[in-house]
Amino acid sequence: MVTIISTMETQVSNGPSGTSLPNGPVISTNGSTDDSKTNLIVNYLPQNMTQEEFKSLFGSIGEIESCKLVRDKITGQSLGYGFVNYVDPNDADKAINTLNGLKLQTKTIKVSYARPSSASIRDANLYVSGLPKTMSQKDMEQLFSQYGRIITSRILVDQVTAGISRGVGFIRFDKRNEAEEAIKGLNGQKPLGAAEPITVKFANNPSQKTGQALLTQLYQTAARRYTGPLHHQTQRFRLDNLLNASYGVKRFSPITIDSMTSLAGVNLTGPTGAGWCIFVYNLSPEADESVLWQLFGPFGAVTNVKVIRDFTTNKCKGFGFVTMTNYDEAAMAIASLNGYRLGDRVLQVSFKTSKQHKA
DNA sequence: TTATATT
Repeated sequence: MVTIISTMETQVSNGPSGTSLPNGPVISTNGSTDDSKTNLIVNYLPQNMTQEEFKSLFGSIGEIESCKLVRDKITGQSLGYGFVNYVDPNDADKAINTLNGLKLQTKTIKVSYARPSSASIRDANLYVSGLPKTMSQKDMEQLFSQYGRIITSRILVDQVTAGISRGVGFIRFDKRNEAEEAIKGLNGQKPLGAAEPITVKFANNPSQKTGQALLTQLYQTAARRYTGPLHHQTQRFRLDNLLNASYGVKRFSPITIDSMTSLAGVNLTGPTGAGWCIFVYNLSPEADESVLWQLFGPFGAVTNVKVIRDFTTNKCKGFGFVTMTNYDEAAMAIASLNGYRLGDRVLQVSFKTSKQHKA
């Protein structure tokens, strides 16, 4: 049995349309707002990220005019993408520069300008199978690019065999008619040198799921909810892998979840409405909110982060706070990140206590 | 042998 653990993908950045204009909202002659330089689409969001977390993350960059995490109309499940419209085009640019590529849990988010919404860009996603195993993503893009502008392409790979192609992929075109032309031109055709013809068809659309698939999804969601926590040993193993994969920093002075749990009972502020507040000490003067999202995001639902800055210099005063929804995830984050070496600093991470609250 | 990008 083949397990799909990863894919390889090339991402085309959407540029804001039109020529560069002065900052601030641009009002066109017909009275509508031109949001091409302020409106962003965010893809590959973790499944469990909420609207609040989404807003908090992107609000750390600058003032948001509006934002929306897109959900399935029927199940209410996140579709893994959302939109953020900033007030200032400079903040949109800053969000792309600082948050694109951010690792949150198992995902690497993509932040890019949203194309103007229109019916012509919907259902432009193709499923391709029967690709030669030797065909790279670049090869596949080259083959399809004659039919239009490619927004994303992806070849599914099998990680247990170190990223060998499964011969299956996706191509998203800018326009649906480009996708239609690609089907006409390439379905059933042999790519040059290939032994077998490829199949090219429209990809399944998540909003067009069958009743059966919806039931399966609901069942799986419910089943996950009732699954107890993994054995500690397993959790640590997984977390270390996650961290080693995510960051180029070495673990320092690991402590166990059990020692944290005993510590946790005594001195806690406790869950205050939003969740569990975590105190992070020994951040560098240059630290910003994104580093806290990067550190804590992989452990679970983070609702808010805050870097405490000096009022006059605007430099970090060496500490910050992170709010996490679930106790278990917060405890795991603390257990793994306390003593963590970030650059040349060793972090001190703990639940926020009433004593620290006064200080 | 289909993962998720247009509110």
